[in-house]
Amino acid sequence: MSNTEKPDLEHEALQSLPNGVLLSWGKVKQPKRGPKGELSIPQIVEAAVKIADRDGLAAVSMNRVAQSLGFTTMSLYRYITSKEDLLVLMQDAVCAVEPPAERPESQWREEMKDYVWLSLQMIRKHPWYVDVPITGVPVTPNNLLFVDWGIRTMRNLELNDYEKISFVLLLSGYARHYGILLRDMDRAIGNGATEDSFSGRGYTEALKHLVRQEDYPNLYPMVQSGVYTEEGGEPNPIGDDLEFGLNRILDGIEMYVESKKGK
Amino acid sequence: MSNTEKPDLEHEALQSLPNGVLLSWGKVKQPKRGPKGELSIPQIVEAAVKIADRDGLAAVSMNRVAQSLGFTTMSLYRYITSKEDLLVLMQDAVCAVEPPAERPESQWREEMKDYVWLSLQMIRKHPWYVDVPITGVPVTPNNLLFVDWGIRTMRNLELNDYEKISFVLLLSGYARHYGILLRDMDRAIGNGATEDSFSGRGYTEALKHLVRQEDYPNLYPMVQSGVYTEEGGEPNPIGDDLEFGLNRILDGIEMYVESKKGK
DNA sequence: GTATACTGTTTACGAGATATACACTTTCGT
DNA sequence: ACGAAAGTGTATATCTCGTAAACAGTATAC
Repeated sequence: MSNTEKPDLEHEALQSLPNGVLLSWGKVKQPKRGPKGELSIPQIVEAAVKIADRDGLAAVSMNRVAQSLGFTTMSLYRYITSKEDLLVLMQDAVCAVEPPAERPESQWREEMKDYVWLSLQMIRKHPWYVDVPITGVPVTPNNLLFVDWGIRTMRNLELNDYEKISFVLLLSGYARHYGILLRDMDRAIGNGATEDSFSGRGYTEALKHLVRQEDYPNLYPMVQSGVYTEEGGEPNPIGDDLEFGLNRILDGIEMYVESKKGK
Repeated sequence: MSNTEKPDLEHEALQSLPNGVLLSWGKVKQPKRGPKGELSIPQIVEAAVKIADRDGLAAVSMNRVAQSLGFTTMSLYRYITSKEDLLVLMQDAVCAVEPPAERPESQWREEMKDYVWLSLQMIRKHPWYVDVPITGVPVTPNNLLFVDWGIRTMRNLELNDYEKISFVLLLSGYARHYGILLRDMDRAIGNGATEDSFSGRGYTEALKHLVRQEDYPNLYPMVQSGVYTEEGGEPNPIGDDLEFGLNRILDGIEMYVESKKGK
């Protein structure tokens, strides 16, 4: 009898997804015959994440991952079809973050801040996260949990679906953007401590020579005063910028919500 | 006579910059002896940009760039010290955008929109731009022109330098973020036209199977209605999101500016 | 007019992703 | 129970890339 013809609409629809995404959903048939695998996808992903956390995304080679597990490079290909898959899985793995409890209705701003903060915290733990090229809208399970949580912050606001998605995009994009900045800062501190900090605080001195008033009339004073390169050494300049910009965005959202309420 | 001992403070400060940055400023001594080079940095960069525009950043290999110019791979290393340099130069090259004329004092919002739009336009012309990893604060000449222009939009606002930099960061980060989204969209369209568009509009169908109400209570309705994957096919959904989010940010900035005026 | 500082080229190496072929192992259908 | 099928980890090999090193030729400075 031909049991090949079961409709299996789900299976068909799933074919449209890239392999790595399918793996992340665990929607891959388990092999029945043959020896049981000694490795497993979670193991591989965990090893890869550990390497990336320690030595950056560039250090994640199939060879290195395999060696850290005590296997050969090619053994990994029994579990994933390409390195791209691995990156997708790594990304989804570190998105497994427990969203905090809901807050009372009036505190949606605080919830949104939680959202951005927790996103940032995740990126700081896994700085390579922002190095993985974005290939599209989130579609892996833990990634979507993040999205779900973002939408949750607006559960009590009178906004339509499009508006909510726009705002989630706005907030997560903001978090990502600052994640990149924070990563760069951390990286610079890591390097700076080891290397020459004597040659002027980063490029400050050099820029003072290069940025001429006639070419950069608006930027010039900031470079000269050291504001541009943050010579001042405030307690936490980037963190302050972050908070500041976020408050502006939240103000903007609040204004919009209020204006809709009127109608 | 030893003319090696000229102070040359400028030269010393410049040493702190990465080589690619130095090249972008043209601050590299011209060779006097030996044959004149048949190539030139602008030529190389132009060729590399052309390749990246057509086939993406991954297609930019030293080999391919050299071949497209009719030279051998290694000849490029007579002009730049590494591929990293090339990326820096490419990035700076495409930032050579003429800022539009200033607008009257009251129209700072419009100027900020111009800023974001022009940034986006540049990214659309050179989608690989956002694939180049950010290594730090902008320090190359054309990149700094962008910053200068960003600060210019606030020339008539009562803000201090830190606030202005924060806002430039906010706006350019927003542009970059949407640049990534637009690139992804364009890419998807490019692929979709060639490949299977029959398998359901992207992942919509697949997601409807995977996103269960119990796991994603907030996201679920949006996936089912197709809002999440933008099935509706509005005239320009991403462009609308962009405009919408930008207006929220500008609202937030305006609120802040107004609140400061009061004092 | 020769030493010097260049030029573009050739060759070589090492890393990295992955295709292929192999020998071994488990399970299913009979 | 037994052979075929499916699956496992491994060894080897290929291809692409960035770039170091050595080389032969050429233009300029003294």
